Amino acid sequence: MTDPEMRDGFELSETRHTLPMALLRLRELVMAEFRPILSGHGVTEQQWRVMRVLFEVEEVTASNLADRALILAPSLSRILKTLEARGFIDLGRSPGDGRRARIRLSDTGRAFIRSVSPESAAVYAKIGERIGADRLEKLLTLLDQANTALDENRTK
Amino acid sequence: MTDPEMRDGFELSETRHTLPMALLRLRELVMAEFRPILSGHGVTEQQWRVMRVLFEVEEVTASNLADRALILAPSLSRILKTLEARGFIDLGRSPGDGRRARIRLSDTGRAFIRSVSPESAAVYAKIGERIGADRLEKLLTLLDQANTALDENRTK
DNA sequence: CTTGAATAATGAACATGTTAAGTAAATGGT
DNA sequence: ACCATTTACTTAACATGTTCATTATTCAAG
Repeated sequence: MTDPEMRDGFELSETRHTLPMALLRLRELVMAEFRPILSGHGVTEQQWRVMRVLFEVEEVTASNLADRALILAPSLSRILKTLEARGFIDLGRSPGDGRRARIRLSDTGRAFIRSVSPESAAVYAKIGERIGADRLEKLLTLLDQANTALDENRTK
Repeated sequence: MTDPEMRDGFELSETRHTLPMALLRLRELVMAEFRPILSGHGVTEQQWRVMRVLFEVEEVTASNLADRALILAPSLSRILKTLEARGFIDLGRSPGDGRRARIRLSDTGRAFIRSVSPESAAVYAKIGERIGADRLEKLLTLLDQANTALDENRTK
């Protein structure tokens, strides 16, 4: 720093040691391992996330899918269009409520997920080895606890 | 799931319980607390990150700044242009090497960081309370260890 | 000293993040 | 039944993420 700053209890932590940066850095390192696989199969990280959720839940609305895949509604709208154009998903309307979208993975999409899964799972296992199974488990537990802690008071 | 899947050791974990999703979810929850402050002052999350790094290091090249702020070079180019247009930074060229950019925070930019810091630090403290000081410290340690573990073999 | 390879930064093109506005369908009170 | 409100989704506009190509320097032989 240029000048010595006043210590008044409101200084910023060093950028590299903050929680947002640590989370972002680790996520980038993890995704750097997955991205080549996904791009090699012609899908983006977000498109893969959407299809993986659909692989698990069979049928959802757009807002539900957005929540599960951690994608904002406007982004999801665009992604669904491209996935439909590629034949990976089927889009319709909820019979009971004309506002809600009815989104399902097509057979083609399901087959696609199955064909990429082995590579993806192998990379995930390799990452687990590098971090250490023990540490990874502890890390996931702490992340889950922190998620819950911040999610509880989310509406305040 | 619709049909029972074959168990061959290469199944995917449930999406919500994977490391990338847990990291992304927590980061979104954390940034949801910071974003209102930053947008209230007319800067994006990334612009804030860039200026915070510059606040700490005084002068850097573009690639060094990109590393520290976890922003890709093309994005940084655009961000630097807008920050310069607002008078927050000064751009020049390295005297010794005409390829390298010389980037510094202007007095205006420095004053801006100082003016927003208290709010930012207060939010960070509140987040720390919600998560718990103990858990937060453990979490940061584990994140750092995982970062190191994955960064070591990065070139493989 | 010249030229080919490497480096630092930028430009281009497309996908996504982010906020605000818009549209269509459902809901609730009257 | 009517109408304002809410809900679910979509568009729009701009910033950033991501990959690839391009430009300007510098470096490294030869």
